[in-house]
Amino acid sequence: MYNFNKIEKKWQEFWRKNKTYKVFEDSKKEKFYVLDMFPYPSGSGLSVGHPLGYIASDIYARYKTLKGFNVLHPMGYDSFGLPTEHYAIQTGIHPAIATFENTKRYRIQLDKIGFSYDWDREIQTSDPKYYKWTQWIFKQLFNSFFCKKTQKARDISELTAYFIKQGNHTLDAVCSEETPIFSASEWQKYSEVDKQKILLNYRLAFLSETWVNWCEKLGTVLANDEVKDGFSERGSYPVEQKLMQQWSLRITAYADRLLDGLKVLDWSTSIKEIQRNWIGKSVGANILFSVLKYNKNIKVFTTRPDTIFGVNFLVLAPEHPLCNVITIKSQKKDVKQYIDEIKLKSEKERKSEVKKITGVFTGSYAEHPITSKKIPIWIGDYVVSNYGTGAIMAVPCGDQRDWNFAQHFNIKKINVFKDVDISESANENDDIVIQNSDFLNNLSSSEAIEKVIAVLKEKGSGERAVTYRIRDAVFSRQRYWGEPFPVYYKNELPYLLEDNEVLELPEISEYLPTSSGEPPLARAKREQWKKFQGDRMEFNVMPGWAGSSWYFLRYMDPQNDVEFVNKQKVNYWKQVDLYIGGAEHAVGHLLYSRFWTKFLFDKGLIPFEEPFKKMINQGMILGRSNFVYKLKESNTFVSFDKKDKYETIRLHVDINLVENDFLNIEKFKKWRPENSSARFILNNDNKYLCSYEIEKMSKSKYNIHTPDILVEKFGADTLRLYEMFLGPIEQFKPWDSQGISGVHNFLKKFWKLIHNDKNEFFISESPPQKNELKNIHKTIKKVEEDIQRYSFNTVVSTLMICLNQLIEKKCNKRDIITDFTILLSPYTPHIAEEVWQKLGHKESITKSSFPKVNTKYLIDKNITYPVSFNGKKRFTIDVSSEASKEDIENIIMQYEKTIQYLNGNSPKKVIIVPNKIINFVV
RNA sequence: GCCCGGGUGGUGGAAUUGGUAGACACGUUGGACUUAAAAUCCAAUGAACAUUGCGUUCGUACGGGUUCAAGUCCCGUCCCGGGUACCA
Repeated sequence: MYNFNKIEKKWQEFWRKNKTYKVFEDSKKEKFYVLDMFPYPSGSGLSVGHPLGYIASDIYARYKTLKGFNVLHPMGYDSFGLPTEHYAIQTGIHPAIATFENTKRYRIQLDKIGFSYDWDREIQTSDPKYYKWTQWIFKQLFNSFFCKKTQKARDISELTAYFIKQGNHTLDAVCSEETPIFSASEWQKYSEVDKQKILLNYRLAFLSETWVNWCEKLGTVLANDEVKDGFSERGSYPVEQKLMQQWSLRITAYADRLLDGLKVLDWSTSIKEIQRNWIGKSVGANILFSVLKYNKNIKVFTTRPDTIFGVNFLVLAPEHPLCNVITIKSQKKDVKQYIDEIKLKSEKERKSEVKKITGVFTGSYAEHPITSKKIPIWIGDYVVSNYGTGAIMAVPCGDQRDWNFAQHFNIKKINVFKDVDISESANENDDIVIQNSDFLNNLSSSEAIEKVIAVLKEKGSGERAVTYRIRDAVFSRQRYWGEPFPVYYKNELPYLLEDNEVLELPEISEYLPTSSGEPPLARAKREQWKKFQGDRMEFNVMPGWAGSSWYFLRYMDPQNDVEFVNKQKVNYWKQVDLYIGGAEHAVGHLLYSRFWTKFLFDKGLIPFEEPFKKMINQGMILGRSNFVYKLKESNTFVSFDKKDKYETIRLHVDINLVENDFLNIEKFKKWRPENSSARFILNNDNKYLCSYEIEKMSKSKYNIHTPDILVEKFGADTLRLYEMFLGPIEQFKPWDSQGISGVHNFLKKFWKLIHNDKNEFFISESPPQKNELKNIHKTIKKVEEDIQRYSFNTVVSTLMICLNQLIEKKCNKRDIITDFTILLSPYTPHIAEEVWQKLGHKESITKSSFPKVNTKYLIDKNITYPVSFNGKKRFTIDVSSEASKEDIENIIMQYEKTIQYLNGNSPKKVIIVPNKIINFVV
């Protein structure tokens, strides 16, 4: 009997005792880094969905090890975060304790599945030994600015040196908008406080008063990627805009590099597309329109400066500061009413009314920078304040929204496109020729853009401009369970703690915000901070993504107490070669860690600027919920196939009470007290049939499958094999326990093939036959190709086919079984180790090597396709010299129809010549 | 609206470059073994028609097209999933 429980226990102990999966830097071996997105250790443990990616990465890691690579394959926990803090608020249990308990449980669950992690490299982001270095990286960000010329982060000391010499007139660095311009002598005269304030405007980690996404219910601010449609991603609570002093990271400085870097990444097109959209780069021009009679300028951003002669009006966003300034007296009332109306509308309402056209005329006019014509200035809510300049030049002929606005308010539309009809709609195509445009006439769009920008620049009323959608990342959270900032305040200005030791989270009595609305850390008394300095400490903590933005580096050198990572080690391991995880982090973690990696690269701390070379996003495993039908106002349940005759209520039923969609009535009665008296209307087979539906797994739907139960029932190897067999790794798919017996049988069959009736290992020592070798080598090739293209599901089928053939031919020859066992081992490490030992090996199977394909046995794969059909009625097919008679017959069959068509008859003759070219003479 | 995926039996899915569609597995049905059940093994299983065996026709969301040959390529339509949005 295949006793998986015994086998798995034995080998898990063996691996632990022998530290089988421990890895060291080894310059003689080529490295390979396989990484999983580390989990957040929640209180509910792992479900079958979590290990899907871990199993795939483990298979790949084991495969690479067998191929002779030195494989880094670590695991850890992203252990700072909200749920643990909420749990602490509710129970008073310190988050560190809850985290400890949860990670312990995760570890037990993970160990049962038999992963090849080097657990000596485990990290936890909430461990002071770890977040010491998260704080250290924050300090590096604080001490850096972004030089536009070199497109690189540089040390802030270079900046002060520059200010002393020449002020900031000529400086080309990224800074906050409100930064004043000053000369060297002015800089010298500034007070220390003023100097610090100015420097803060340049730092990559900076403090500023900004509009942030405030979530009242969560009591904290959220980053843009944590907000969806005006609601928090976690918990779906309403989010509002609030002006607050917050730490931000200047990710916008890296926008271009983050965009460019995508080109070299082997990621899915969809994730790259999401990042591209998120960064949202638009190239165009900023153009100044002067407002007549008001001595003010309106700056607009446009991607189509070539349509400047088609401008019929300007539109300001209702929030635009000039709205009130330039409105003429007679329009003041209307404008005020309109702006007030817009203010009242929530973000959501404004979005849902997208198609409704609203606006109001200011009564003022601007001067066209080229034609000097009078252009009316409107206010409209289809222009948003937080993109571009918050004002647009409206070109009805070239933009549908402008067209609609013009149509609605009966504004004239100039057509600047040759041979285009704009009476029904605008033309948004840029593959056109310009007309009615003075010096731009007869130019193409791209030519006109160049020309008009040159003209505008000369006049001083416009220049080339690039706009991004991405905003700087808010880095403060008003929480407790996160990294404290290594920052204190003096005169309300932030300063870094000087030494490089960790600033630990102080103990506090309660994890709630204070009554005055300050973050929980404000509760910490002076003496509870181990390194209190200045007037007060920073009360905010860092967001969840701080620790996860660089964790892949720490695995290389997890114990290092003097550096965040040793240089030689990072030079050896370099980038993550294969990263597996969910696609939900597309604009969060995956963008931030790219940003941090680029920054650390700029500082010369690591030798690469993209963290994850290849990424695979595993699809979610959905649950298969079962339902029972309860009669209305009665405790009677009716079988699904009979329910149409009754009025029923559909209820979720725990999937553990159901087998093959049939309800176990005994278990059901015990499930809940009120069920004990339940009565049933059964179907014709005297069974109770449940209906089912595919949904997300959740506690409330009673459809969670835990790996633990399955491991107990079928073994870890079956679970691993089955999760892979389920379908392509990237696809969303429902979990269906019914199919698990198929892969379980496969393992049982394998066991039976090499054991006799008395469960003794029995294997034939006679050399394998040629067709047996053909079978195994075809399998080796296919398995290897499939693993290399991450097609983990087809590997399982291939192995099943191979085994079926081995059983059919009663082939259990030593060489064949050895190769087969190695092929199987990444998927089923436990049973493979067991068989490996029985084959007489002392070392772990991971120390062996992946079998080499002998192409001698692979004939039919070498067949190539037609090379010629010449006029002499001879149809030639090139066939490998190793093709068998059988193969050639197959080819002939394949082409017979073709030849029949060409000739009207079957081929007269088939000639097979010695070099195996088949000639059909027709 | 725009961008990116996808649509194949009762189910999950295979078909990697255009070359025998439905591999592999689940489920179902029938059979063997058994007092019986479980387990195991064998057979059938896209649909329709024909069944004495051979077989015939249709079939990869729908409608066209290219090709000797289309699930695969091209055009149009519908549906599903994901992203994104008055982004100027």
